[in-house]
Amino acid sequence: MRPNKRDELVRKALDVFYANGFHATGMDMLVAETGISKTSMYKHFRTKEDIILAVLRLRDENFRNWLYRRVEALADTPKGQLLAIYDALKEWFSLPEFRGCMFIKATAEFQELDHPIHVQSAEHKRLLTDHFLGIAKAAGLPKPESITRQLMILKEGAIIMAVMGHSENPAMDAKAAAQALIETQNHLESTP
Amino acid sequence: MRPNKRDELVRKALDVFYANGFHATGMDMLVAETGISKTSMYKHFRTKEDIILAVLRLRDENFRNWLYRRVEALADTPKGQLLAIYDALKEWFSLPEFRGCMFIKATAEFQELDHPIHVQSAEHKRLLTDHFLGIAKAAGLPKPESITRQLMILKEGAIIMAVMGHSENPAMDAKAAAQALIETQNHLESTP
DNA sequence: CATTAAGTGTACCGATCAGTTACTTTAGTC
DNA sequence: GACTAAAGTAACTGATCGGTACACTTAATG
Repeated sequence: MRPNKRDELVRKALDVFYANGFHATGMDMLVAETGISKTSMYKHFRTKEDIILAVLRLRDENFRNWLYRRVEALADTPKGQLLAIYDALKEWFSLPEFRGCMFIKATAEFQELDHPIHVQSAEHKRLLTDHFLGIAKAAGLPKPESITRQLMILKEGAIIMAVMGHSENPAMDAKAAAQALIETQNHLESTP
Repeated sequence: MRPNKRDELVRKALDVFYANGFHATGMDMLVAETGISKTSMYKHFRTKEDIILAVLRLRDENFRNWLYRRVEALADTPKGQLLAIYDALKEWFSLPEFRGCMFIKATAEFQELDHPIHVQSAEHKRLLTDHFLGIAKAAGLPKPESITRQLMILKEGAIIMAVMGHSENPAMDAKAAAQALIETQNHLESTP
């Protein structure tokens, strides 16, 4: 019994911070939007920053799990999975609640390189890169590190263009680019 | 005589907002950092938001002028200029004061799609896209719109990875990708 | 020298910020 | 039903928020 209020807070605070931004969301708004009392929040967390860090941990877990599983479901060869990243992105972009990447926004609001929020956001990108590097190696691509860095650049760029751009379908633009890059690389050396 | 305090404020406020963020920069900090009195600020601008909009207008002008001229200086063929975008980016990333794209950060802090700050930031990206679309057409590329969207995605992605990523040189990763994309496109149809 | 416009300094406004305090209510366990 | 731990209520702190009021200074112009 007694469902954990801490987890409930983190789950609900995620939506509020995602939709409103970090500085723009005050503790009183958090109380109003989550229905959890301020006393309770400060019994579980020392500061607002600690809440944000917990929110980002949850977001990292949620987002990576979702993306990894979606990519697995959409394709069954390593090469196909690398391209499926962008199909998954397209699905994400079309959600009505889509508001861009929470970690990009976190680094935008907490800019100091050694700030815990900045560090943790950068870690999210590192974990993503590591995961897809493994798939790129499994695909037998000649320069897996290089192509993975390019695929990540395409991913981040597509997110930005989805938020700011006027282009219809940045995910598919990125996918076309990814396909060309993978095939170019494959063409340079012999394919197994 | 009487050098315009308004312009001086916008010029100095740009650095403060760029380094500190928008919400995190209060009017009192702006007074302290610019040396311009609050009375004077509010004689030239109605609200803080108006100051931010003026700052973004200046940034748009400065950045696009700088990038366009740098690209022209680095290459003299249209195709070379498209690749020179990323050489210019590399120079930007290596500046000690580099803190990412001010417009990406502005949209991160002001998320509502119809917010003036959001609108103006998106406009910056549109102007950039239009400019490079012209160069892509001059290069005689078969699908200039498509390749330009991809080049913009690479540009934005490289900026994000420069801020958050652990990669050594995202600008050159993006350049290599751009080169492959341009050559692939050229290869698909006959080159003039 | 008087006028005028631009800019300064400083104290202040009500609202909100993150965070705290003291007290009450709720709910599960013995 | 008594005990206990968790959660809620609501008022409050000092600091800071964006923005204003008012008296004062500066400097270019007639």
